[in-house]
Amino acid sequence: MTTTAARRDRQREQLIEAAERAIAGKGLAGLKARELAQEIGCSLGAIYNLVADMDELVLRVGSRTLARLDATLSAASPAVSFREQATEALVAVALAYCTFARDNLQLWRVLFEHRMAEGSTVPDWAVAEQMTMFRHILGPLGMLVPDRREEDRNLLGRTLFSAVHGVVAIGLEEKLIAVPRRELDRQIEGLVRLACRGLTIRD
Amino acid sequence: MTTTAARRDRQREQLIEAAERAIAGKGLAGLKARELAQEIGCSLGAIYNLVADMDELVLRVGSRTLARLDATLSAASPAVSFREQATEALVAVALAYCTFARDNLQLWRVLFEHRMAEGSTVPDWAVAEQMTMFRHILGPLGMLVPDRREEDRNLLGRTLFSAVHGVVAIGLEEKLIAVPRRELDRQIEGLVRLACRGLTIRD
DNA sequence: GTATATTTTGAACATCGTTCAATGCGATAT
DNA sequence: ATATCGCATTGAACGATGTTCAAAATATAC
Repeated sequence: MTTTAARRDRQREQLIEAAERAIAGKGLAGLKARELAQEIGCSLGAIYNLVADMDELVLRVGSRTLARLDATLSAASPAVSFREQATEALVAVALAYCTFARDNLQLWRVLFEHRMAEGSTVPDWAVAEQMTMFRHILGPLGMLVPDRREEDRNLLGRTLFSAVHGVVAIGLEEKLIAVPRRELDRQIEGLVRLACRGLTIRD
Repeated sequence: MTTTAARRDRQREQLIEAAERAIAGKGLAGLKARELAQEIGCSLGAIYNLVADMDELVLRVGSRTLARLDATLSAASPAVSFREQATEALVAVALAYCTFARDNLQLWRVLFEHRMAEGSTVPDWAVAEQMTMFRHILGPLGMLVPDRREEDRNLLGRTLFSAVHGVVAIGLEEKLIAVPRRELDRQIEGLVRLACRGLTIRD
């Protein structure tokens, strides 16, 4: 027999997946409690037995998105054993980030655009998860500038990630004129190579 | 005598200013039609004589924000007559952008996070206005790399702006752990100098 | 098998943006 | 000055929305 707790867990999973499909298809504004209830076959109120509120649901969808992003970047990042390979690895990660954002535009946007309802704050586990994004840069960066202090490298990795993120975010923004895919890829690669070159030149 | 059209224009201005205050104070989610009506002393329905819908109101607030941003960046950008000054000018503009974002956090966010209601698209005048942001970079950039083709410089300017924007956006994001002001300024300056150095080195 | 605890339900509530028939008002003609 | 007409203004009503909670249904314990 399936205990109620187990079924609730199963239904919560269904709920999150339904929410993910809704966001991917119609954006964050297309996420409606009543539609989700109908899709997973439960009453409207039952949603609040699975999840505290819509904010938590969005955060859980974001958690899944982050996990997929993490896997994508890991797969794209080759092993680095020479200093010369570090630049190539960073380029590969940056391009993979851009591709992921393109292919998961609505879900990726939610990671940054979603705001908690007034009075609520982002829970610690969600903050911690977001930090994992910087991780993929620190490996190659350690090979590229091994002499720098670790704290400096952490900040540098965050900055490098943020810079690429900005180029992707504005490049995919239709409020500005969107940049064609080819051009965007070239700009990203150029930016990363520029930064890597600047970092390895003796000062 | 004040004709009705003139009064409507005056009231529309009041409406936009009230909306600006509301967003600056409580964020985009704190923008309520009923509160605005009360604040400017008109009925709820009258708002729709001044503005087509809330989206237009947000766009008009964004227009004002962009104008102030534009003025801020212009004031921060020194005249450039030597190649060496180009880097300093770009650093100054980038730091001014960061300061503006900090001081106008909610209004600045709306420029990028706002999405039109389903079925509507951003009007052309709003798209054109957003493009003005790249302008401040092209001047110094022309001095820094005068031999490049203009189209390349345009793309490069957009990329450089986007990179700095990304560092500011993620640096001010509380969903990640916000970077202290000092550190953020240093990272931005470092990034711009890195890029400028990479651009001026012979290849 | 009955009693108790727990879960599920969906109607009701509070807020939104938006609409529109009714009202008010200013301009114009007589 | 008065009547008439056109347009602006009004705010109650509408349709969505997320959220709540007393009641009903169901599971669990004895």
